[in-house]
Amino acid sequence: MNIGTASEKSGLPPKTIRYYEDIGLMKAGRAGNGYRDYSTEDVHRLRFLQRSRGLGFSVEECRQLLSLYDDKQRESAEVKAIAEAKLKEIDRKLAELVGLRDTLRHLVRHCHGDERPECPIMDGLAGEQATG
Amino acid sequence: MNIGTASEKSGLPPKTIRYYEDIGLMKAGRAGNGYRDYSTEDVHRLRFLQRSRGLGFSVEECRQLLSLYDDKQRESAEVKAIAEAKLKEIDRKLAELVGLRDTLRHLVRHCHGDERPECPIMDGLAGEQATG
DNA sequence: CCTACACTTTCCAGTCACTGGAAGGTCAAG
DNA sequence: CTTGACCTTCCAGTGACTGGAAAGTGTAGG
Repeated sequence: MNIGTASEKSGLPPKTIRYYEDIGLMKAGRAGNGYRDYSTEDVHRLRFLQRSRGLGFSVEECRQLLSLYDDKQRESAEVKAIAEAKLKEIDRKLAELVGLRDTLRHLVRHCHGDERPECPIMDGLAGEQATG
Repeated sequence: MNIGTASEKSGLPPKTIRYYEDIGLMKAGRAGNGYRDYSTEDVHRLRFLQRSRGLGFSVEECRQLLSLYDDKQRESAEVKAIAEAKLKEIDRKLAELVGLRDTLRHLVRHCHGDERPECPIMDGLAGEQATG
């Protein structure tokens, strides 16, 4: 399939897909006419990249995540270590996202824009501690 | 408090904090010596920025999120609309993050690097649909 | 007082991850 | 065989930092 179709199916712009190829993150095959050719599996990977990039993982981290699929021959221990580190990171991100949602929900419910001098949220905002 | 302390407490590098001031995202007061001076509330905002940036929200989106706190005088409807749109986005991100975690967990459990020809995950990987 | 050193300031250049646009090739429809 | 949507490469620009220079500040020790 051509890059346009892969773009639609993955949610990544063609420009970005080409860029990922440039930096060696995601290489596609080529058809006889020189066009890039994407398989269903390629689209899965692009989707995966689209997701993880959108969730704040760097390109290097995404490279590691992708390597979990691509380097099946590698040491089981190494692959598992990377995967488990990433799982921890994801759990941390999940907790942060839940915290952000709670903050915002609280805001919507209690600070309804009726010109109070101070919003009760400001005090407890993100007060979970930073360096902990 | 000085920028260094605010940096430690917020988790954002001083460079980034200054950059946020440059682009008008987060302005701090100044002490007599010309040093930036951060209040506890300022640190809360920085923490908030640190979180939301790390979760894939753009600076412009963060500006909107912050405006929910800063522009208490604004139309209640407008503030609520922004907040609710952001809440939806956060819920979407949460779902994606859960999906990513499940994919990775599945990988760790079922593809333990023992040189199988094909990983059973590849088929179901990110198969939730893209354009839906 | 001076020195040392960590911290701060501004400014300017560089990096990462795209993103837009030009100039040109490919392909299916009419 | 033209039109137009798609593809190619290449190069420049943007958003969000990030590093480093040059200079001011603050404090502890001599």
